[in-house]
Amino acid sequence: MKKSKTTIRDIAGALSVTSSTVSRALNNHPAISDDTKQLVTAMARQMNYKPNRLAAALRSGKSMNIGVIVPMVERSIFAAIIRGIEEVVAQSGYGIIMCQTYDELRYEKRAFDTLFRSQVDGVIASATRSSGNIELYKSVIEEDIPLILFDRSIDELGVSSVVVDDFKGGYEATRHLIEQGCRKIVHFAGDLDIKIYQERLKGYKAALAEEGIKFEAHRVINCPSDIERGRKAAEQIILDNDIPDAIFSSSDFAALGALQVLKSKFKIPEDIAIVGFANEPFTSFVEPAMTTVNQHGRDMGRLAAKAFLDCVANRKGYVPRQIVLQPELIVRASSKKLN
Amino acid sequence: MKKSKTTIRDIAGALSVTSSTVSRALNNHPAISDDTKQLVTAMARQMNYKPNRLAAALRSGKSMNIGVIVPMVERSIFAAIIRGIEEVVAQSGYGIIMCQTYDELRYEKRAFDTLFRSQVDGVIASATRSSGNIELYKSVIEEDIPLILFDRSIDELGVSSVVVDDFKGGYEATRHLIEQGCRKIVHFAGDLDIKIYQERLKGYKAALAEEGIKFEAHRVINCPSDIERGRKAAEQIILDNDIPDAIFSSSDFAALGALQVLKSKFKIPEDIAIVGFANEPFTSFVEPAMTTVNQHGRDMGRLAAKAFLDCVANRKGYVPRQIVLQPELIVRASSKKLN
DNA sequence: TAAATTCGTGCAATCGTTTGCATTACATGA
DNA sequence: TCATGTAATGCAAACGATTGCACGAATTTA
Repeated sequence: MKKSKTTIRDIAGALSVTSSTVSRALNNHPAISDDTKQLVTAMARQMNYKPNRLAAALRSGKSMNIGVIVPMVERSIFAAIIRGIEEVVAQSGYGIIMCQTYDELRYEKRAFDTLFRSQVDGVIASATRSSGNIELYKSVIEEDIPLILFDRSIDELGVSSVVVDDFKGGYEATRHLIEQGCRKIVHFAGDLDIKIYQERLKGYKAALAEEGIKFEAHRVINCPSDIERGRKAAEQIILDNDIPDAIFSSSDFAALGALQVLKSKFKIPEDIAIVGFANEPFTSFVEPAMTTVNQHGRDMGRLAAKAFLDCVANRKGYVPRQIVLQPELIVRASSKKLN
Repeated sequence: MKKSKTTIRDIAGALSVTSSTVSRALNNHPAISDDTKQLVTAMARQMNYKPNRLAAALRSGKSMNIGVIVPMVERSIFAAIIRGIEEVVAQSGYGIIMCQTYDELRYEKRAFDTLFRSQVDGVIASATRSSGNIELYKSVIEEDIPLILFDRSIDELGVSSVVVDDFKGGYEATRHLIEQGCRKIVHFAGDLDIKIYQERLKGYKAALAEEGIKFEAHRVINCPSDIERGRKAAEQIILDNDIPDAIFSSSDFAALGALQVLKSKFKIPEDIAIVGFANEPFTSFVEPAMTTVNQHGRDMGRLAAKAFLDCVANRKGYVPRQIVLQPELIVRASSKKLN
């Protein structure tokens, strides 16, 4: 039994009306009488009608799908963001086409390709490293579809964004360490091509400055968000024989690597306190539990989604806005020297 | 500059040919001369032509998108699977529309809705609990589009699937514990509505039987994949005062919860050995590192994707196949009583 | 040299909906 | 009674690409 999918014309035929009427009835158009609507929906159900969104999308220009681009879904912050987005847009009938960039430009390109070809009605994205991809994002703007950035924004674009205050996050994390009596604080800096990592570094510097602690460049170690790199960095610290009394890592993963290496030789937090960033779930159950910074992923997602909906609602009159969430320092055992 | 998107007709006009020719040239149709193809592609680039997949999809019946349904992306196994799928299908030009079910039927329904309306060319899914949703999956089959199941299959459907041998996983994990000298082995069973958890339990029983250890029903504790529930279960064990010498948990999360609670009162693994299931990343860095079962998520994804491609390649002659991957026991400190 | 192929394109229908612009049938007001 | 208004529906043209069929020209075959 071939599936000759039922179309609105089939329904129209069965009811002796036109497909226009069926279409309007199905879309709850005001000009259609309630009686007709009843009949149509009933018949649609009976004939097991499934609307063809493609056709509708082609004609109306709205695919009712939005693209979401994240570095990678296994990072809990992004999973949380996706969930937040989904929660909100699903209400308005949008589906999500999700793409991962794995932080590589070629995948980012492919992502945009996929999205464009699917004619998404909007893109909610977290940019990868900030070079070379601006053109990609500009192309979205040229397509004249809403673009919302989250987590990692690109200021030059002047589009709406939802980010967390990374400067403040870095500042508070560092300040907390200072309050615990730390003076020789190492910072694991992320990829400084990416703005969020620059900001965290700035926050670190600002906190030091505020407390009159001299900033020492050699205490800033380049260390991507990766357990192994964190281990390497920690090993280097040990070799250097200039043992710090704290580490503020720009990522939980690097912090974890360092923790693993250092805990065998030092007491954490007594000898060396450690603070991470991102509130990955594992931070709460490593040993000792790790102090970190919560970025409110789910909220970020929700807000980004709302910004998107706003944007489509008042297309012309929409004014881009930058939403900045306050990070939340979660203090756990890995950094508590006092009390 | 309004963006009146360039269509193949525009290209055709500029080149004084018809849109048919342009279409064929762009699709590398054999009947078009190489010269023409060159001209067309050049002009397409020059005019910044972006194909409208919707239109193509509508006409050709192929959206070049496939739907992927997972319980939730933050579970690393699913993130890995998605990545595996993506790797393979991207090669053939497919995009992925990803939906999460959060293990709830209503979201599963919504997922199918989203996918159908987007006219996906196939669905690769992991089913939620096995009741109530069969109809959903049947509806996919009725639509006559390829359906591939992974991780959690539904045998009645008779479609292709890629799963890991959960029975064997349970068996090997338990056998390993027995080899370490354990006799009183508790099993944290997952939701027994879901087949994979049934299988893990069966494997557990089989290993016990093989070694002549009596199966005791009270040693099977219902415990969903959740840290908190694992803690609860462990607390109950302590209260019950019938301390086991090992726990085989059907999930890493529950195992972790138990580990957290038990390590304060018992020596792990000496007093109580612990084995989890799924090889979540955290298992390797909790303390002590946790023995677990690797499910080869990325491979599962790849294989599922290949099955899908096979299925579209020989539509009529395709014979569904069940692929069963061998799980891999990863032995770590949490279960090594010997040597 | 005529007939038969082959090659490269054009024509026009089609995919399933949406939607601007009639059109019809009444009801209302003057 | 006639113009006007309104509510409900029909007509037909899009949307942008694909594709079966036809066709003229060039090439090969007999």
